[in-house]
Parts: sequence; structure tokens; C-alpha cells
Amino acid sequence: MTFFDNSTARPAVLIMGPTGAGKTDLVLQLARHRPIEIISVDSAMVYRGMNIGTGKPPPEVLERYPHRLVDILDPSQAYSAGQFVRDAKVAIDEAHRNGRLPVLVGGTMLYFRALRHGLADLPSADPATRAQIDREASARGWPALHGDLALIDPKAAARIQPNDAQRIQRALEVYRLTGKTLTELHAKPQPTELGVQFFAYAWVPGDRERLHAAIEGRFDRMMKDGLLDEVRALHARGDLHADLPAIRSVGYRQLWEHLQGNEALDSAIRRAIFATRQLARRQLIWLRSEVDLRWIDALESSADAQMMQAIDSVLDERRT
RNA sequence: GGCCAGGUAGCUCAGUUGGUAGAGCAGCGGACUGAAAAUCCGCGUGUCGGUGGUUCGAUUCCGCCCCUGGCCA
Repeated sequence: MTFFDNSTARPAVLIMGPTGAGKTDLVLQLARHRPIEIISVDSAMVYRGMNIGTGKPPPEVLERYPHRLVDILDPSQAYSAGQFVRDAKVAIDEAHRNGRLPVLVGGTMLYFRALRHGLADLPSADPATRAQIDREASARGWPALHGDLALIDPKAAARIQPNDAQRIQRALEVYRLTGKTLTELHAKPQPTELGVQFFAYAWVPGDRERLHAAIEGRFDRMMKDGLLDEVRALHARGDLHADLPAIRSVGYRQLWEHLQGNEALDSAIRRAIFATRQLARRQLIWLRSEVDLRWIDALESSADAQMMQAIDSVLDERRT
């Protein structure tokens, strides 16, 4: 039980895959047979009351095989990459203390990257500043604010598109909060050494068309399982709105539009499936640029065995 | 069977007063540092239903045929 608490880098396995690739089934399979601790890397599963649409395992399964970083926030709140890194560190440490191998599984690639490669020391989001910038943007337009940014931080402005409201806002927010530019702050070296050695795997269906079909079938199943009622319950609360990160999630966003009376159900469903495929595409693009990643074709019959073997080799290494 | 309206990109459609065509959606490629399941950027050759005719030239005009929808029998 003391395999992991020596002073050298302790191991953690990362399983990164697009939505609909079958990560959940895989990791439950692993958990049944090996001493692992499942840590979710998913910006939507953090929210309570968002179960069917985020593809969480059913409650009885979660009870039997606990997932860290699932159901930790109310949908009215916002999560962030920075918060994820802090939470993940704690979860990894606890797994090691319990003598278990942390297995981080999910599809939020920014979180994986932030965990492995670190984040610059930036201030977290400030609602008042963002509201102020939003007011300016609605008066002058985002390209004008992009022009402002070009004056204070030409390098950042050069890589941010004039219409990319979110990034322009963030760059200006950081400057107003700290008096320093994003470019300056990014340049500072990040001394956050986690003391964790990561073993990273891309879990990806090798056939795009089959991924698409799986995504469509999965959404139909979610609808049969009561996704619309789930979204209706969130909608009925009255304090949630379409601009919240939780409600912007794939599936929830489109069904929310339908519940608002803005869109027919069949059209909302169709768009939800499109949005899910587009999400998967972006996840795949992200994976292609990741380094130190071993690819496993999730469609291969030996895929589960390959992953199991990978877990075993990490466990064996620590045992000697 | 007759009349009418259509048949143009994977889908919905626009358009060419005759010089071989373009939007939205989809799809694809890419960017990505506290909203990331977010946000943004880029990519459009397709027998213009088929076949004859008129014309220097037809997807566009004309004839015939096929298909779809509607109305009338």
C-alpha cells in the first residue's frame, strides 16, 4: 500500500478521447479489475442535475465506482481550467495516499493540457470586469475593443481574431485586473511542479463515420432516457439562463432553446447531434496536436486489453 | 389521363435579361492559458433531371421524355 508515496514522481494515467468513444465503459471495466481511482476530466460532468446529457454513469454505478470531480458544482456556477488543475492535484494526491493509481479520463482537452503543461499565473474571472467590458462591446463592437487590445498588447491582438469576443474580453480583463498584459504574464516561467509522471493515451475510434453514427445513436438513447425532462427541470428552476456555461453545453443548449419556445423539438434534436459531432471533431483536432500520447483505436477488439495492459505496466513498475 | 408548380452542392434554396453558378445548414481542416461540451478562423466543380432543337455559345429559350408535389378527372 505504499507503492506511490516515495519521493520520486508518482504515476497517473490519462485517457483522453472524444465524446461518444466509449470512455465511460472502458474506465468502469478498468476499475472492476484494478486498484484505480477514477478522476473525471469533463467540464460538463462537474454539474449536478446534468446526468443524462453529460453521459454520466447511473447513480448506482457512481456509488460503486466513485468518480472524482463529478457533481461538484451547481449549474448556476462556473468552473474553470485553473480550478480543475487545483482540484485534480488534490484528487491525484488522495489516490496515491490510498494506494491507488489515479486514472484521469475525459474529453476536456484544455484541462488535460493545463494539468500536464501548466497554466500561467493569471487572475481568475472577475464578473464585474467582464460585465463592464460587455457594456463597452455592445456600444462599440468587439473589433473596436480588439483595436484597444492592439494598443496595449499587440502580440496578443495579433493572434486573437477581431470577432473572438471571449478571448478579447479575457485579454482586456487580465490587463485591467493586473496592469500587465497577457503576453507578459504568459512569458513568466511557471514553477508548478506537480511531481506526477503522466502516462497519456488517446482513446479514439479509428473510423469517423462510425463515431458519427455512435454519437447519433447515443443522443437518441439520451432522449429515450429522459433528457428532455432533465433539461425541463433545470429550465423550471427559473434562476438559470442560456448564457451560463452549464446551459451552453451540447444538447442542453439546443433543448433549452426548444423549451424557450424558439425551436421545434425535432430541429433542436438535429442541431444537438450536429453540435456533438462538431465537439468530437474539435476534440480530435486537439488530440492531434498533443505530444507524448499513445493512440489506441477504440474500435479494435483488443483495445480494452491494450488499456488494461498499460495500467498493469504502470502498476508493476511501482511495485519493484 | 388533363392542368399547375417544381427538379441547381450531402440538405434547404437563390441565381444566371443566353457567356457553364452561390448562400445558409451539414461536412472537413485549423486556432486555443481560469466560459473550453466555450469561442473564433478557413475550405464551395456541382453531368444546374434526361434528350433533341434554336444559337458562335444553353443550366438559362423551345419541343419531347422522366421524376416529385398539388389540383381536376
